[in-house]
Amino acid sequence: MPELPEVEVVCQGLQPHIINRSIQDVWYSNKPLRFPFILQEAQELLLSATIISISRRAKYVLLQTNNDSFIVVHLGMTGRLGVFPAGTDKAKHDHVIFSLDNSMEFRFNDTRRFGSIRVLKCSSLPQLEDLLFKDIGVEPLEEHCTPIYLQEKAKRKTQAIKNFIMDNRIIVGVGNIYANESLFTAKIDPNRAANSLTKAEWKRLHTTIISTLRWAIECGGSTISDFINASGESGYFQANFKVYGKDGTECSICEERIQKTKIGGRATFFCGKCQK
DNA sequence: CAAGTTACCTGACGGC
DNA sequence: TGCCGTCAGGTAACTT
Repeated sequence: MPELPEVEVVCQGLQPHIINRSIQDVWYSNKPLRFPFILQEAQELLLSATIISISRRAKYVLLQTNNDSFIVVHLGMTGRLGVFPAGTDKAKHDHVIFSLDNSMEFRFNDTRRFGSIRVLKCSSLPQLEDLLFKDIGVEPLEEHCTPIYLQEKAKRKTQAIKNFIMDNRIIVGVGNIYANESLFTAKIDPNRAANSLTKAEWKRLHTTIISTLRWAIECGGSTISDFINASGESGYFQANFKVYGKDGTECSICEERIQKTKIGGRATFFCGKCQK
């Protein structure tokens, strides 16, 4: 599920439940995740530490503690974070559980284990940025992300525009769904070479990426209020998909049928008439 | 350097 | 009922 909007919503939903809570215990399933999780290290850094902030960078959830540590979570394809009363039966793919000081447990669950949890000694967000995120691109919802920036980065790129906007060294947070949706709304053919877009097209695409992500955050945010026992139900933005998973149905703008193809091995949906 | 492919995992689904 | 192939919203590490 998780692209930028989902991660943002997860952060917002978790916030009231874990801020100012201290960690009393850490449990690990011992199943390998994308990166090794060293239980002993996590315990050394986190036992009795208090979580003081939660934020998002790209598709990472960042939890800062009052003793210069960070818990950095990536949800991969199937990762979930949730808060449960202590003693709640473990779910099938629970991998890391933090016991909090209010008889609640903060849990990471991940069926496919493409996600990760890392615990690092690090005293500030800028330092963490240096450590982990030096080579990743701009946040689409922040100032640095402009049509000019994107066009400049695309100058020598002949790859499909869809792959380009999903490349997190360029711009973060845009996964397969929102790449499809943004390109549809911008009326740009996902197969176009990245360096073939005009200035006007970059402006359109930039705008639709932002509006699509914002809209999705609002949809998610409005439906997920309770993270207790809910472990990150996905929001209702799916109801607003215009092309993703809609192959064979009528385009919402013209009467053409939405087509499905593959770009970079990923399912790609588009209207052959609207998107040029 | 850019671009394309593979690998990591589990589970759902459709065809037979 | 089960077996098999295909597919899934991510991304890092390969190869070409």
